[in-house]
Amino acid sequence: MIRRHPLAEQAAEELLRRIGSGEWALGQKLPGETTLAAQLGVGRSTIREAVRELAGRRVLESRQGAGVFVIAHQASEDWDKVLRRADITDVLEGRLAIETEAARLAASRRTPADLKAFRYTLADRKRASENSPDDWYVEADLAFHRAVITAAHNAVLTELFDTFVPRIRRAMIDMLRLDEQHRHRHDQAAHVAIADAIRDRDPDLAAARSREHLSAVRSSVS
Amino acid sequence: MIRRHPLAEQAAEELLRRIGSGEWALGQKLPGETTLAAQLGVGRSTIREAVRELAGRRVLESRQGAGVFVIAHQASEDWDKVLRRADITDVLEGRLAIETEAARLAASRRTPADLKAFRYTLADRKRASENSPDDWYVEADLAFHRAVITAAHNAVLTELFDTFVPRIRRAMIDMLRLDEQHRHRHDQAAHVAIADAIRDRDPDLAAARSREHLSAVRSSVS
DNA sequence: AGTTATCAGCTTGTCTGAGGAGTTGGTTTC
DNA sequence: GAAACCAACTCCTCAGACAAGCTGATAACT
Repeated sequence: MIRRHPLAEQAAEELLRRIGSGEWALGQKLPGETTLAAQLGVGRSTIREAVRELAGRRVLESRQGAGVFVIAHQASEDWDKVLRRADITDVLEGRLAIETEAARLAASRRTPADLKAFRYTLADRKRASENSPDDWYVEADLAFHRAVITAAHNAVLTELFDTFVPRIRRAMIDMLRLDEQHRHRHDQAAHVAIADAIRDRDPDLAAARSREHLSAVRSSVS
Repeated sequence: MIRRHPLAEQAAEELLRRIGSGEWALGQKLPGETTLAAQLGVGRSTIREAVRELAGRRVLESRQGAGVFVIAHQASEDWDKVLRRADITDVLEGRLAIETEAARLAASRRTPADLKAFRYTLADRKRASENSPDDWYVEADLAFHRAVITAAHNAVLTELFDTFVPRIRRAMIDMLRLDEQHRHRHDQAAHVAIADAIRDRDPDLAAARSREHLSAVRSSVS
């Protein structure tokens, strides 16, 4: 038997499988730690770590003295997994939807503090575009885009963007590796243009420029 | 001192706080178990359980022999919870972003099967708008909107819409209760117009009509 | 009888000590 | 200079002990 995962993770997977199969109903108590340990043939502390992992994923909940209870039948959302599996073009289209609308809203709602964030992140991005490593540049680029989202003052859009970021980051770094000329680093003007439109309170222009920029990004990877 | 949380959970919160504060950069290694245990004044197994919990939340990753590493700066939020807590206007703006872009994509990608789905769901919606209970009408309305999303042929957008649906459904039913005249039920024409624009392969018009319709919905609840 | 107190026996929570297994970086050797 | 080696470090797993908390049954009381 090959053990590519630690025992605790394997135990967590096994428990998740059993929970998903309906072996224990919602809200029901699992067997005690010692019982489970004997069933799976591992130590008690290993079971405890498995339970703790599933507790972190909001599937189980343990109450001292009472037991361990099922609070969800499957790991909720798993957006990380969805995004990992999804085509990068699908992800970028999702990003485009979010960010274009955010740019539009930002143009109506931006505060002086938001504009300050634009100035800072744009300056960072300019510096990073010149001679920094790829990952620095990517971080600086994402920081500006996040500033745009923040200026929309919409918690849902912000959270959506943050969910997308890890996947986008990886895709961007991969893309840079294949692009020795660093062509994309020269689109500083496009970013400034988006910031300007938001500053000038022009929703349609901000949305259009955002759409244009992100469409270009999408085209470059497909 | 009252300890309503187990030590392991408190330790996990403390670690999450420090990670969020940037004490350890992304990808960086945390101090060893024994060091952390001494720092927080708890036992080693407690630290291990805290780390395991954050591993379940995809914030940390431990590699045997190497150490524990930061893989995300913040816990990926439970989307159900985020949406429950969020203002309904924020949610509707998110929906607007997703659905407007989906309408645009659908106009280029719709298949004959998609158009068929439009016809069926629109007919259902018309019937339900006349004399059905509120929840039937809401389901019929959402079914049409989901058909639009489906026609965009983008897995991420579809998944996003499905994540939003429960929250939207509840908000719509609440809204209907307060609206005895059923004014909203008369906007069948707006829905037909969206479907027509997609059928006629007019992305901008489809997006504009979708935006207009959803803006009206947003305005009616705020 | 009905209510309250108490308690035994479960449960999870925490700590410690001991090895096992894997990684890493420096040293030695060729 | 490159490959083999190794020691020190890391996490992984187990076992045992005791603390802390819950639950249901029994006993005591009103």
